[in-house]
Amino acid sequence: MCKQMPVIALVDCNNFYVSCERVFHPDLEGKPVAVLSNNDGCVVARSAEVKALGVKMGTPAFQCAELFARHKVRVFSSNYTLYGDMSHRVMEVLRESAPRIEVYSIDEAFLDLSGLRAEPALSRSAGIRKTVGKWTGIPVSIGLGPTKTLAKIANRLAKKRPEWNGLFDLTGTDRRKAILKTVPVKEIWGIGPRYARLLQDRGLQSALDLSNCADWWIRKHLTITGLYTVFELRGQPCLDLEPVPAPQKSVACSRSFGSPISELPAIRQALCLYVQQAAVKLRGQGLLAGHIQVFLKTNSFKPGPRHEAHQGRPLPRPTAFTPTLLSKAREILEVLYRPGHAYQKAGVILSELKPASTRQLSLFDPDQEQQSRENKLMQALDRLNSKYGQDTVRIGLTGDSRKSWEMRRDRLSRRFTTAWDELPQAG
DNA sequence: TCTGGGGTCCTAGGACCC
DNA sequence: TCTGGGGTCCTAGGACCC
Repeated sequence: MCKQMPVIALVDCNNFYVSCERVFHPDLEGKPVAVLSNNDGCVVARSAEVKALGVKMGTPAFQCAELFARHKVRVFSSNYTLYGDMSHRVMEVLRESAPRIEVYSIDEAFLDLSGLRAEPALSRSAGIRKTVGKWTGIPVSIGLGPTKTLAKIANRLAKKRPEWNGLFDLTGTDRRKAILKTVPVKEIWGIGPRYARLLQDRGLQSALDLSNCADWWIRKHLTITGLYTVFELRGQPCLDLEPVPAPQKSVACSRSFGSPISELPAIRQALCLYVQQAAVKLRGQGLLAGHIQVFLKTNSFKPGPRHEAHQGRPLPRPTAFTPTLLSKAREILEVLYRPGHAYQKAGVILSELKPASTRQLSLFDPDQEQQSRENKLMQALDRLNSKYGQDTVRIGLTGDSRKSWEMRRDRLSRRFTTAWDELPQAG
């Protein structure tokens, strides 16, 4: 008996951030809406109406200002607290809909629909769309395929024509070739702009062309991951569904400054805040870091002296203790900083992570008592900040008013679904 | 003048993703 | 005036060892 062909569904929320905003502003249905990245830098989500205006993903916000004004586009700063919570709701519904699911990103999940004999996968997917819409208010599209890569392609197609009702099926082999011929290589999951250009220069235009390419050439120019993509296009699964997320390998916090900074004390202050936020994330996941890296850069879009530098240091022992991380970070910053540059961005990356619970505790370790004091202190700090709002208690930072380097979030919506709703209204 | 070969570990850089 | 942030994986090349 031959093995049953797997059926993978990719469920993807339509214009997710825009849809989240619309759930709480029903009057925005059918109106043009855009959501900006952190720092109000670029457009990261567009309603269908904004896409129709020709605004591309990632366009700098200032380049769209006039167009947005002219078409009365409602613009929001990104509100990740809201989106994270809405994402959680969607994923809970999906978990009820399939025996195995992989949450792939804030707005996407792979579902394993193999062997669900009772209902054909396509009609089941129609049911899932309906349920998610009814329970969360978020519209989704679903693509089906025998591999993740084909499910991704099917999902893109599902969004292409309204008459397909947000569903597309690439599980069957009969029309697959004809369809892959219409898919440009740059739209394949795993093929970014560099590889797309390389392929096009070789005369490979479509997903079908790529799937027909010689394995050795792909292996040589697109590495082993590119070869997996090609196998998956041919219907041969290489990328497993991963219901349990792999442990995270790094935790980072970086920001562009609201305006460029040249003076060391101001940069130090910004970096301190980033370190504290990274440390909060670290502890929130019950992790310790064994390595810290700091970076600093000027704006590469601007003329003038450029400087970009990063440097890492091992930590004497794995830790999530903010003061230890702060002093190491400051130490590195002193080395990286050069006077006379208008810095635009800084950040910290914590890596070599391990769970706090498995760290060796020796009974006679003289450090142990101190470590236990450190843990208690950090627990108290995290409790205060989670109860009274992030950054109620900061280490080594004065709490005075908004700094020049703090990011712009001028068009933030309210945090409808979570507590501590102290933030400004949408503008 | 001649100047191996193979293994491991580490890092920087380049590609990708959402 | 104004161009995000947070991740992952792979490879090449250097250092080091026997």
